[in-house]
Amino acid sequence: MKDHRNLIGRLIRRFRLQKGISQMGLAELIGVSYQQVQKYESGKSSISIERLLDIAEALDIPVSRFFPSEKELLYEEESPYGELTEEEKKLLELFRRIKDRNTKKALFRILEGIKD
Amino acid sequence: MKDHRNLIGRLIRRFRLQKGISQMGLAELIGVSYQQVQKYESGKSSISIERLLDIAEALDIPVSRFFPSEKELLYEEESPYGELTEEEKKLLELFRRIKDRNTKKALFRILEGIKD
DNA sequence: ATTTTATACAACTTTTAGTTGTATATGTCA
DNA sequence: TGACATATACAACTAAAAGTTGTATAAAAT
Repeated sequence: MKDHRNLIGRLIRRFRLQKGISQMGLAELIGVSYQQVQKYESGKSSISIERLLDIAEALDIPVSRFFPSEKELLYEEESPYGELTEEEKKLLELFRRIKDRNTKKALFRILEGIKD
Repeated sequence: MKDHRNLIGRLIRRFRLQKGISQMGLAELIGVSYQQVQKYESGKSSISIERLLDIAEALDIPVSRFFPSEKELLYEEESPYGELTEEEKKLLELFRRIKDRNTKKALFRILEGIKD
């Protein structure tokens, strides 16, 4: 019973973060306070069908992703980064070729320096 | 906004009737008053995720059927009897072979006479 | 340093889910 | 026939929870 709340909440949070949207951002998109979004994510407040549809639309994902089947559930739960785009896969592939620790560190220093 | 409520409500009613369950029956299965089930069906009360999962379980259908895609929606909306079992298809097939009106009427009188 | 951004949580208010009570229609069975 | 059961509908009330506002903290940005 409460499990569902927590699962849905965790998924909302995950999908939101994947899209790079803040609680405030999502809150504005669906028309509630960001504190209310916190309650959705933490499972302290239950979510109506309408709200879930609002959220799915705001995050641009099909509602069905909030109701993963057994098999899909495992995937949703265990792959915190979700599906990777081709670009991201390439990034990982290239990054994993780097053997030298210092080279990796240097890369991160560069990445951390980027502001846009 | 309210449209969703009404759609979900109509689907609950349809699925319930397809299973031959009364409002009271469903109410008991999900642990609310039958009057509350009425509100769900009429769209006067919104439904939480948990409740919808309860209902889906009680009616023994996957939740996904409450969120039909565009194409499926048309089907759900326009086929009030839902999918037919093989037995029911056969029944229809045999019934449609009957040409004589009086024979049909006689059949219905028989059916109406059955009490179990 | 201080201002902005993101998140967290407690306390309060308002909305509404859910209940109870009553009414109507249909079918059952003495 | 009429009493009895079943199925649905709707209004009025209560209890519960959705949703708000206010305050606190940490980490980035300027």
